Amino acid sequence: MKTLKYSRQREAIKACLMGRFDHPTADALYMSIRQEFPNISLGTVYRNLNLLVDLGEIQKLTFGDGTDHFDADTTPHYHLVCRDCGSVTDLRMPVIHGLNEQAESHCGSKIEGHTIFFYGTCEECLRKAMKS
Amino acid sequence: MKTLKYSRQREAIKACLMGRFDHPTADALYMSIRQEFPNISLGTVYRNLNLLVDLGEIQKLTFGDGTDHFDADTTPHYHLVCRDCGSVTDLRMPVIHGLNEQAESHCGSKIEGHTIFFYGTCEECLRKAMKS
DNA sequence: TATAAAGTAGTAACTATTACTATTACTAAA
DNA sequence: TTTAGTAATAGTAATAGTTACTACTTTATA
Repeated sequence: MKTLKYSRQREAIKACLMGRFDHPTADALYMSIRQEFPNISLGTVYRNLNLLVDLGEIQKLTFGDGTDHFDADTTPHYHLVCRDCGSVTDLRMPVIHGLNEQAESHCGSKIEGHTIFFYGTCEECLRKAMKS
Repeated sequence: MKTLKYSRQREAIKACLMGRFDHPTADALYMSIRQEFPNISLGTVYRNLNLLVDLGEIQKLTFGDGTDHFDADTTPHYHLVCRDCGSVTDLRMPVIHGLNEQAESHCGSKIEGHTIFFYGTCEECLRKAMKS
Protein backbone atom coordinates (compact mmCIF):
# COMPACT_ATOMS: atom_id res chain seq x y z
CA MET A 1 0.00 0.00 0.00
CA LYS A 2 0.99 3.58 -0.55
CA THR A 3 2.05 5.40 2.58
CA LEU A 4 1.38 9.09 2.80
CA LYS A 5 4.46 11.26 2.67
CA TYR A 6 4.65 14.84 3.91
CA SER A 7 4.52 17.62 1.34
CA ARG A 8 4.74 21.34 1.90
CA GLN A 9 2.28 21.95 -0.90
CA ARG A 10 -0.37 19.71 0.65
CA GLU A 11 0.00 21.42 4.03
CA ALA A 12 -0.29 24.82 2.41
CA ILE A 13 -3.41 23.76 0.53
CA LYS A 14 -5.01 22.42 3.68
CA ALA A 15 -4.02 25.46 5.75
CA CYS A 16 -5.28 27.81 3.08
CA LEU A 17 -8.64 26.05 2.89
CA MET A 18 -8.97 26.00 6.67
CA GLY A 19 -8.35 29.73 6.74
CA ARG A 20 -11.25 30.66 4.51
CA PHE A 21 -14.98 30.20 4.76
CA ASP A 22 -16.12 30.99 1.24
CA HIS A 23 -15.99 27.37 0.01
CA PRO A 24 -13.54 28.06 -2.81
CA THR A 25 -13.12 26.14 -6.04
CA ALA A 26 -9.83 24.39 -6.82
CA ASP A 27 -8.92 27.26 -9.09
CA ALA A 28 -9.69 29.95 -6.49
CA LEU A 29 -7.54 28.09 -4.00
CA TYR A 30 -4.79 27.77 -6.60
CA MET A 31 -4.80 31.54 -7.03
CA SER A 32 -4.32 32.13 -3.29
CA ILE A 33 -1.66 29.51 -2.82
CA ARG A 34 0.40 30.86 -5.70
CA GLN A 35 1.24 33.84 -3.49
CA GLU A 36 3.14 31.45 -1.23
CA PHE A 37 4.17 28.88 -3.88
CA PRO A 38 4.48 30.86 -7.11
CA ASN A 39 4.98 27.79 -9.24
CA ILE A 40 2.69 25.28 -7.66
CA SER A 41 0.77 23.37 -10.29
CA LEU A 42 -3.00 23.39 -10.64
CA GLY A 43 -2.81 19.62 -10.94
CA THR A 44 -1.14 19.46 -7.54
CA VAL A 45 -3.99 21.43 -6.04
CA TYR A 46 -6.57 19.09 -7.56
CA ARG A 47 -4.68 15.96 -6.59
CA ASN A 48 -4.23 17.03 -2.98
CA LEU A 49 -7.77 18.27 -2.60
CA ASN A 50 -9.07 14.91 -3.79
CA LEU A 51 -6.63 13.14 -1.52
CA LEU A 52 -7.82 15.17 1.48
CA VAL A 53 -11.41 14.37 0.55
CA ASP A 54 -10.56 10.66 0.45
CA LEU A 55 -8.90 10.97 3.86
CA GLY A 56 -12.05 12.61 5.16
CA GLU A 57 -10.20 15.76 6.18
CA ILE A 58 -12.19 18.09 3.93
CA GLN A 59 -15.34 17.75 1.85
CA LYS A 60 -16.28 18.44 -1.73
CA LEU A 61 -19.44 20.37 -2.55
CA THR A 62 -21.16 19.82 -5.88
CA PHE A 63 -24.41 21.63 -6.47
CA GLY A 64 -24.73 22.60 -10.10
CA ASP A 65 -22.71 25.70 -10.86
CA GLY A 66 -20.38 23.63 -12.99
CA THR A 67 -17.41 23.49 -10.65
CA ASP A 68 -16.66 21.69 -7.42
CA HIS A 69 -16.19 23.67 -4.24
CA PHE A 70 -14.28 22.63 -1.14
CA ASP A 71 -15.02 22.98 2.56
CA ALA A 72 -12.59 22.35 5.42
CA ASP A 73 -15.51 21.87 7.81
CA THR A 74 -16.45 18.19 7.72
CA THR A 75 -19.01 18.35 10.51
CA PRO A 76 -22.58 17.93 9.18
CA HIS A 77 -24.10 21.21 8.09
CA TYR A 78 -26.11 22.65 5.22
CA HIS A 79 -25.33 25.27 2.59
CA LEU A 80 -27.02 28.17 0.90
CA VAL A 81 -26.19 28.91 -2.73
CA CYS A 82 -26.99 32.45 -3.86
CA ARG A 83 -28.62 32.52 -7.28
CA ASP A 84 -27.49 36.13 -7.75
CA CYS A 85 -23.77 36.07 -6.94
CA GLY A 86 -23.09 32.34 -6.75
CA SER A 87 -21.68 32.51 -3.22
CA VAL A 88 -21.89 29.49 -0.94
CA THR A 89 -22.46 30.07 2.76
CA ASP A 90 -22.93 27.83 5.76
CA LEU A 91 -26.36 27.75 7.32
CA ARG A 92 -26.28 27.95 11.10
CA MET A 93 -29.21 25.63 11.30
CA PRO A 94 -29.17 22.39 13.30
CA VAL A 95 -28.98 19.24 11.21
CA ILE A 96 -32.27 17.41 10.83
CA HIS A 97 -32.21 14.66 13.41
CA GLY A 98 -32.68 11.13 12.12
CA LEU A 99 -33.20 12.14 8.50
CA ASN A 100 -31.13 9.27 7.09
CA GLU A 101 -33.14 6.79 9.16
CA GLN A 102 -36.39 8.43 8.15
CA ALA A 103 -35.47 8.14 4.47
CA GLU A 104 -34.35 4.56 4.95
CA SER A 105 -37.69 3.61 6.43
CA HIS A 106 -39.32 4.60 3.13
CA CYS A 107 -37.23 2.30 0.97
CA GLY A 108 -35.21 -0.90 1.00
CA SER A 109 -31.86 0.86 0.65
CA LYS A 110 -29.02 1.48 3.08
CA ILE A 111 -28.55 5.21 3.57
CA GLU A 112 -25.30 6.57 4.90
CA GLY A 113 -25.50 10.30 4.42
CA HIS A 114 -27.15 13.20 2.69
CA THR A 115 -26.54 16.71 1.47
CA ILE A 116 -28.89 19.66 1.47
CA PHE A 117 -28.40 22.74 -0.65
CA PHE A 118 -30.74 25.69 -0.26
CA TYR A 119 -31.14 28.12 -3.13
CA GLY A 120 -32.09 31.74 -2.86
CA THR A 121 -30.58 35.19 -2.39
CA CYS A 122 -27.83 35.81 0.14
CA GLU A 123 -27.90 38.63 2.69
CA GLU A 124 -25.46 40.79 0.78
CA CYS A 125 -27.36 40.53 -2.50
CA LEU A 126 -30.62 41.29 -0.69
CA ARG A 127 -29.05 44.45 0.72
CA LYS A 128 -27.74 45.48 -2.68
CA ALA A 129 -31.19 44.93 -4.21
CA MET A 130 -32.75 47.15 -1.51
CA LYS A 131 -30.49 50.08 -2.29
CA SER A 132 -31.17 50.13 -6.05
CA MET B 1 -38.74 38.15 -27.80
CA LYS B 2 -38.19 34.68 -29.10
CA THR B 3 -41.32 32.64 -29.50
CA LEU B 4 -41.10 28.91 -29.05
CA LYS B 5 -41.59 26.93 -32.22
CA TYR B 6 -42.65 23.30 -32.37
CA SER B 7 -39.94 20.73 -33.05
CA ARG B 8 -40.33 16.99 -33.40
CA GLN B 9 -36.95 16.49 -31.75
CA ARG B 10 -37.94 18.43 -28.65
CA GLU B 11 -41.19 16.50 -28.33
CA ALA B 12 -39.32 13.22 -28.68
CA ILE B 13 -36.78 14.25 -26.03
CA LYS B 14 -39.53 15.24 -23.64
CA ALA B 15 -41.57 12.10 -24.33
CA CYS B 16 -38.52 9.90 -23.93
CA LEU B 17 -37.62 11.48 -20.59
CA MET B 18 -41.19 11.21 -19.36
CA GLY B 19 -41.16 7.53 -20.23
CA ARG B 20 -38.23 6.61 -18.05
CA PHE B 21 -37.59 6.84 -14.35
CA ASP B 22 -33.84 6.26 -14.15
CA HIS B 23 -32.93 9.96 -14.28
CA PRO B 24 -30.77 9.65 -17.40
CA THR B 25 -27.88 11.85 -18.44
CA ALA B 26 -28.06 13.85 -21.68
CA ASP B 27 -25.91 11.24 -23.34
CA ALA B 28 -28.04 8.30 -22.16
CA LEU B 29 -31.12 10.07 -23.50
CA TYR B 30 -29.31 10.77 -26.77
CA MET B 31 -28.63 7.05 -27.15
CA SER B 32 -32.34 6.18 -26.74
CA ILE B 33 -33.63 8.91 -29.00
CA ARG B 34 -31.28 7.94 -31.79
CA GLN B 35 -33.41 4.84 -32.31
CA GLU B 36 -36.22 7.13 -33.42
CA PHE B 37 -34.09 9.97 -34.85
CA PRO B 38 -30.91 8.29 -36.08
CA ASN B 39 -29.18 11.56 -36.85
CA ILE B 40 -30.30 13.78 -34.04
CA SER B 41 -27.40 15.78 -32.70
CA LEU B 42 -26.14 15.56 -29.11
CA GLY B 43 -26.13 19.36 -29.09
CA THR B 44 -29.84 19.34 -29.87
CA VAL B 45 -30.46 17.07 -26.89
CA TYR B 46 -28.50 19.36 -24.58
CA ARG B 47 -30.11 22.53 -25.93
CA ASN B 48 -33.63 21.19 -25.58
CA LEU B 49 -33.04 19.71 -22.15
CA ASN B 50 -31.80 23.08 -20.93
CA LEU B 51 -34.73 24.80 -22.62
CA LEU B 52 -37.19 22.46 -20.90
CA VAL B 53 -35.44 23.12 -17.59
CA ASP B 54 -35.80 26.88 -18.14
CA LEU B 55 -39.49 26.39 -18.95
CA GLY B 56 -39.85 24.47 -15.72
CA GLU B 57 -41.10 21.35 -17.50
CA ILE B 58 -38.26 19.11 -16.29
CA GLN B 59 -35.50 19.44 -13.73
CA LYS B 60 -31.76 18.97 -13.75
CA LEU B 61 -30.07 16.93 -11.04
CA THR B 62 -26.45 17.65 -10.15
CA PHE B 63 -24.97 15.71 -7.29
CA GLY B 64 -21.33 15.02 -7.90
CA ASP B 65 -20.88 12.12 -10.30
CA GLY B 66 -19.53 14.49 -12.92
CA THR B 67 -22.53 14.61 -15.24
CA ASP B 68 -25.95 16.18 -15.02
CA HIS B 69 -29.02 13.98 -14.86
CA PHE B 70 -32.56 14.87 -15.87
CA ASP B 71 -35.93 14.19 -14.29
CA ALA B 72 -39.33 14.72 -15.88
CA ASP B 73 -40.95 14.85 -12.44
CA THR B 74 -40.89 18.45 -11.27
CA THR B 75 -42.92 17.92 -8.13
CA PRO B 76 -40.79 18.25 -4.98
CA HIS B 77 -39.16 14.98 -4.02
CA TYR B 78 -35.80 13.66 -2.88
CA HIS B 79 -33.27 11.31 -4.47
CA LEU B 80 -31.04 8.45 -3.48
CA VAL B 81 -27.69 8.06 -5.21
CA CYS B 82 -26.17 4.59 -4.99
CA ARG B 83 -22.45 4.69 -4.24
CA ASP B 84 -22.05 1.22 -5.74
CA CYS B 85 -23.75 1.42 -9.13
CA GLY B 86 -24.34 5.15 -9.44
CA SER B 87 -28.09 4.79 -9.98
CA VAL B 88 -30.42 7.60 -8.99
CA THR B 89 -33.82 6.70 -7.59
CA ASP B 90 -36.76 8.64 -6.24
CA LEU B 91 -37.44 8.41 -2.53
CA ARG B 92 -41.10 7.91 -1.71
CA MET B 93 -40.73 10.03 1.35
CA PRO B 94 -42.88 13.09 2.06
CA VAL B 95 -41.10 16.41 1.60
CA ILE B 96 -40.03 18.06 4.84
CA HIS B 97 -42.70 20.61 5.62
CA GLY B 98 -41.56 24.20 6.03
CA LEU B 99 -37.87 23.44 5.57
CA ASN B 100 -37.17 26.53 3.48
CA GLU B 101 -38.83 28.71 6.10
CA GLN B 102 -36.95 26.94 8.87
CA ALA B 103 -33.63 27.59 7.13
CA GLU B 104 -34.59 31.18 6.44
CA SER B 105 -35.26 31.80 10.12
CA HIS B 106 -31.61 30.97 10.81
CA CYS B 107 -30.15 33.57 8.46
CA GLY B 108 -30.87 36.87 6.77
CA SER B 109 -31.27 35.37 3.32
CA LYS B 110 -34.25 34.73 1.09
CA ILE B 111 -34.64 31.02 0.46
CA GLU B 112 -36.67 29.76 -2.47
CA GLY B 113 -35.91 26.08 -2.70
CA HIS B 114 -33.67 23.23 -1.75
CA THR B 115 -32.42 19.86 -2.92
CA ILE B 116 -31.66 16.79 -0.88
CA PHE B 117 -29.54 13.90 -2.10
CA PHE B 118 -29.17 10.80 0.02
CA TYR B 119 -26.13 8.60 -0.47
CA GLY B 120 -25.92 4.90 0.24
CA THR B 121 -26.53 1.53 -1.37
CA CYS B 122 -29.60 0.87 -3.47
CA GLU B 123 -31.88 -2.14 -3.00
CA GLU B 124 -30.49 -3.98 -5.99
CA CYS B 125 -26.86 -3.59 -4.92
CA LEU B 126 -27.76 -4.68 -1.39
CA ARG B 127 -29.32 -7.85 -2.80
CA LYS B 128 -26.29 -8.53 -4.98
CA ALA B 129 -23.98 -8.07 -1.98
CA MET B 130 -26.08 -10.58 0.01
CA LYS B 131 -25.69 -13.28 -2.58
CA SER B 132 -21.89 -13.06 -2.82
C1' DT C 1 24.70 9.60 2.83
C1' DA C 2 22.25 6.30 -0.17
C1' DT C 3 18.17 4.28 -1.63
C1' DA C 4 13.39 3.72 -2.41
C1' DA C 5 9.09 5.55 -2.75
C1' DA C 6 5.92 9.37 -2.98
C1' DG C 7 5.14 13.97 -4.63
C1' DT C 8 5.72 17.82 -7.94
C1' DA C 9 5.64 20.91 -12.12
C1' DG C 10 4.48 21.18 -16.50
C1' DT C 11 1.99 19.63 -20.08
C1' DA C 12 -1.08 16.71 -22.66
C1' DA C 13 -5.35 14.41 -22.71
C1' DC C 14 -10.05 13.67 -21.57
C1' DT C 15 -15.08 14.51 -20.68
C1' DA C 16 -19.07 17.07 -20.37
C1' DT C 17 -21.08 20.88 -22.23
C1' DT C 18 -21.72 25.02 -25.03
C1' DA C 19 -21.09 27.89 -29.19
C1' DC C 20 -21.03 28.54 -34.06
C1' DT C 21 -22.78 28.18 -38.84
C1' DA C 22 -24.88 26.77 -42.91
C1' DT C 23 -29.06 24.46 -43.81
C1' DT C 24 -33.81 22.84 -42.74
C1' DA C 25 -38.42 23.07 -40.73
C1' DC C 26 -42.17 25.53 -38.76
C1' DT C 27 -45.69 29.20 -38.78
C1' DA C 28 -48.51 32.74 -40.14
C1' DA C 29 -49.91 35.97 -43.47
C1' DA C 30 -50.79 37.01 -48.25
C1' DT D 1 -50.71 27.19 -51.36
C1' DT D 2 -46.76 29.94 -51.86
C1' DT D 3 -43.79 32.87 -49.45
C1' DA D 4 -41.20 35.23 -46.14
C1' DG D 5 -39.43 35.35 -41.63
C1' DT D 6 -37.64 33.20 -37.81
C1' DA D 7 -36.63 29.28 -34.81
C1' DA D 8 -34.47 24.81 -34.73
C1' DT D 9 -31.27 21.43 -36.43
C1' DA D 10 -26.99 18.70 -37.64
C1' DG D 11 -22.47 18.75 -37.62
C1' DT D 12 -18.48 20.47 -35.96
C1' DA D 13 -15.39 23.41 -33.34
C1' DA D 14 -14.43 25.38 -29.05
C1' DT D 15 -14.47 25.73 -24.06
C1' DA D 16 -14.07 24.62 -19.07
C1' DG D 17 -13.05 21.72 -15.50
C1' DT D 18 -10.53 17.98 -14.28
C1' DT D 19 -7.41 14.02 -14.62
C1' DA D 20 -3.35 11.49 -16.50
C1' DC D 21 1.42 11.23 -17.77
C1' DT D 22 6.45 11.85 -17.21
C1' DA D 23 10.88 13.42 -16.02
C1' DC D 24 12.59 15.39 -12.02
C1' DT D 25 12.54 16.58 -6.86
C1' DT D 26 11.55 15.82 -2.09
C1' DT D 27 10.85 12.99 1.80
C1' DA D 28 11.61 9.06 4.79
C1' DT D 29 14.38 5.24 6.13
C1' DA D 30 18.35 2.43 6.96
